[in-house]
Amino acid sequence: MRPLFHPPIEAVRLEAVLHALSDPVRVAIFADIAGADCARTCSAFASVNDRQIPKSSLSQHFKVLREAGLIRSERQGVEMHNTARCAEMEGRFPGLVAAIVKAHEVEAAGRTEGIEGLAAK
Amino acid sequence: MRPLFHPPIEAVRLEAVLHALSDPVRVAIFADIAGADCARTCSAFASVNDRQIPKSSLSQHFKVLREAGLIRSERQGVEMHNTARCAEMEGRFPGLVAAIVKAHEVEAAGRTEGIEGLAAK
DNA sequence: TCCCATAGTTCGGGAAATTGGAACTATTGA
DNA sequence: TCAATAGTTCCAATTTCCCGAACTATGGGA
Repeated sequence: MRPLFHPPIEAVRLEAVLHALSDPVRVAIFADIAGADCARTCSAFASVNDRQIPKSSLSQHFKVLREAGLIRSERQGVEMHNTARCAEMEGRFPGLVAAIVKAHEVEAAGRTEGIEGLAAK
Repeated sequence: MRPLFHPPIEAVRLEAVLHALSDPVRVAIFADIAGADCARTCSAFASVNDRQIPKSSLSQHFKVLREAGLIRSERQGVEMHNTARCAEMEGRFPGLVAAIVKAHEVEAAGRTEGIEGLAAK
């Protein structure tokens, strides 16, 4: 297994970041990792937004996030510890990650309201 | 020709916005429109980043930006006037569009430096 | 040491999205 | 009415995405 590739922060491309986060499963994963105070494993996301994600797909999703420069993945025994590279990203593209994570929360909140609104009928 | 569809601002999806702007041609187009003080036509972008864009592709790109909620397109005689929906987007996802446009500028500046650095050798 | 379980990666083929040339539509002006 | 201009739609070739199956790596036991 080739060692995981992490781009140096100055090589991070906006295009790759936006592409990585333009997938609903990946933003959800990233928002969770970015909001967590400790590293998260891949298998922690076997289900995202009440949907089962096959592990081959999960692996791909983590690869996309990693190669976009959004997360750092380190093997810790049998599992993988993933952390967000928020501080570095903030240096490269100020405000970007924060705005996206916030936007993701806005949308999630809107969805919950929708459900409540529906349930209230 | 069916009338152009513009999503109401509250229906705008983060996923669609990020996907729309994850293409180098589309961010460049959007950044230009967002920075312009008057409407821009599609044909103004026959070439983007020194690359020729066929008009069928351009038409698709504008459609993606429009359906993501990022721009408004209105026919004005024989041409199409495109304007950015920045204020509305700011209300829906505060700071998002501004951070992306800024990040795009950061990258463009980095590229220019690179060229200058190369030329200086 | 050998085997098993766990965590993730890689491979490969079918499905879906993107690209761009050619043909088409809409609007204006002569 | 005809020609010119500005975009759109169609479609086929290419590319990318998704996920099941097979594989690799690490850490325990027996």
